[in-house]
Amino acid sequence: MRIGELARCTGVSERSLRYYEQEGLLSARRTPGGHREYTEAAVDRVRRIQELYAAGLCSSKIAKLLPCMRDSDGRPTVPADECLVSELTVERARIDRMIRDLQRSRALLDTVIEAASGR
Amino acid sequence: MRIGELARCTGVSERSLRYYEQEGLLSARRTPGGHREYTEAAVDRVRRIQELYAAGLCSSKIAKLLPCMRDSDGRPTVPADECLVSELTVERARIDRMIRDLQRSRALLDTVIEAASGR
DNA sequence: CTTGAATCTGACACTGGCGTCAACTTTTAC
DNA sequence: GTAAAAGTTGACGCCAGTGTCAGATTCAAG
Repeated sequence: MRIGELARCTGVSERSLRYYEQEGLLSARRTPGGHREYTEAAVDRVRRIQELYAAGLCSSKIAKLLPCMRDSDGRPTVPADECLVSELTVERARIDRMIRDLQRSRALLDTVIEAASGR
Repeated sequence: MRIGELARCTGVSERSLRYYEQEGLLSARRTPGGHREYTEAAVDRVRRIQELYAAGLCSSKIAKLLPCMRDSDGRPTVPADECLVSELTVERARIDRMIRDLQRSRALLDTVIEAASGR
């Protein structure tokens, strides 16, 4: 599959896909002419990348993390080393805080919405 | 209270506080010389602003939303108009999606952390 | 072979909240 | 009155993911 199709079926722009490659998050074989050729597994991988971006992880963290995750591709899964684990633990704590904050903000919005429309 | 003290007791930089004012999120009386003078209620308000920023709302949305929220200041609470309510409903849906995504990402991290340290 | 669609690389811009520096003024303390 | 501390405005920069454009090349189809 080439970049246009991957873009279409993940909803991620071609620009972003090239950026992911540049950041070491996504690889592709090349045709003799230099065009990128993706496997089916790329679709899942792109979705996962987006998910991690959405969780506020930066490219370099994602790059280190991805090889440790089971892939729909049959790639061997590398266990995370100690350093990475401690980084991920920090990230997890940050995500937990984010979730709590979001739940509080959601409640705030709810109050305002209810006050205006409910009664 | 002046800007330095407000910054200290909210943990928000002076730069940010001035920015909030510029964006219409925070107001202050001025001394004859032009220095900002904040009431006690500003502390709560700043915290709330940070919370809403953390939830991914942009300045303009927050500016419209704040007058509709009960304030520790005795300011009258304006009910949200129809347009704002629909905007807030959209934001709320976005926040809900974010929470779900974060929970999924958290689970991913958990799996990797566990796989490396647990066994 | 030709043509049009798709892709390539590289460069520049934007967003938006905030850091940071400069030059100046006000306030506070002695 | 003088100096230090705190405040003022304005401008520029950063981050990091992405949009977008230019100019060249490759691929697929007739």
